[in-house]
Amino acid sequence: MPDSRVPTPDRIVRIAQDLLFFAYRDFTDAADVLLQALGLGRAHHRALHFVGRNPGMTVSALLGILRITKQSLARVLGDLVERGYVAQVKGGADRRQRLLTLTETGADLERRLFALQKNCLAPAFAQAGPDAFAGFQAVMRAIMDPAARALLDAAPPGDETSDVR
Amino acid sequence: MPDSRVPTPDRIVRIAQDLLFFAYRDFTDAADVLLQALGLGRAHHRALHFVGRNPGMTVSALLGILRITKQSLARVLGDLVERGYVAQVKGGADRRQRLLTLTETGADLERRLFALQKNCLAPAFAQAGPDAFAGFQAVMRAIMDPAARALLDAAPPGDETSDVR
DNA sequence: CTAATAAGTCAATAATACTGACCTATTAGC
DNA sequence: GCTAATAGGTCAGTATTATTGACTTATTAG
Repeated sequence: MPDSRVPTPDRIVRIAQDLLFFAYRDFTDAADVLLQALGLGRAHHRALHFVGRNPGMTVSALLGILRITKQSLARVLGDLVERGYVAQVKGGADRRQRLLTLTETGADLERRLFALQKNCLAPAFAQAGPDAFAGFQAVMRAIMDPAARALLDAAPPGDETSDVR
Repeated sequence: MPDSRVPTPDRIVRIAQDLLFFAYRDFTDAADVLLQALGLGRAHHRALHFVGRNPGMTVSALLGILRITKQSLARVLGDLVERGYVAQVKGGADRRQRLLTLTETGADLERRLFALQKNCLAPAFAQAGPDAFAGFQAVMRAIMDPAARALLDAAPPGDETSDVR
């Protein structure tokens, strides 16, 4: 149980550094078994996740989220398209765009990866309780870049991989 | 402002995936300017951070925290020792061990990196409030591996870089 | 018609990580 | 004391993820 006295600001930041490292480490680890079995990496998972979350998104939008270069994404996205996980269709309004969506296979894989991370996250939220989750959400949102925050608010609230089917 | 209705478990996990990605991305980004100016990477920062947090720790302990191989750490730690940021001294009880500590220069660099991440984190905690921080801490602790949680509880609570001087 | 944009591509390189094998020094068990 | 285990270091080779910079094509916008 954490110390209930209010720590100094520096202490709080130190604690947060540790928390962010360990929680992120174990959160990402959760999906690694399946990824490795398929010969995919975390970069593939990230792309798959965000395409699933934002169906029909542009390549530029994905680049902006992942904050990697076009070259880095090219390999990852190429793999995913080649293996039939992601489909690209020409934009209707702007035909220069290649709108990204998950195929059936891709959505299926994403669901399986999701299930692994859910195993890691859901028990944590159940244990911590709804108030703690609200605090978690408030802090995480405040840490991130305002643009990312806006992006989350704008994103469609549907849960594509669990509602569909 | 987030939706106040209680979402489904899957929705919560989806939200958490996004929050973890963006918050971790922007948290780590904060120190990159200085790291890049010094020709160091995030791996160096992680090592520096944990040695600073656990002075006198063994190489094995650091390997266990970072969850990388001896080879991967060798390069990073070699760089840090070579540049005079980290010192290794033979263990008193067990002379096979090389106990790791930050040098003056290393502690100084760590303080500067800390300041950058503090710029990112402290305003977030101030804005979200102490209750939100408690929730954040509870959730992050519940996400991580029990061993990591135990490690945080065992760690000395002192803030070496801000109390010293 | 021209400039900007969306996306893809080529070539070269860097950072971080991995495997597997092997070596030395030291400690611990018998 | 002998042997096995441990802490740490090292060598060689490779994989993943990322970078920069230049260039091409198709399409849109002014």
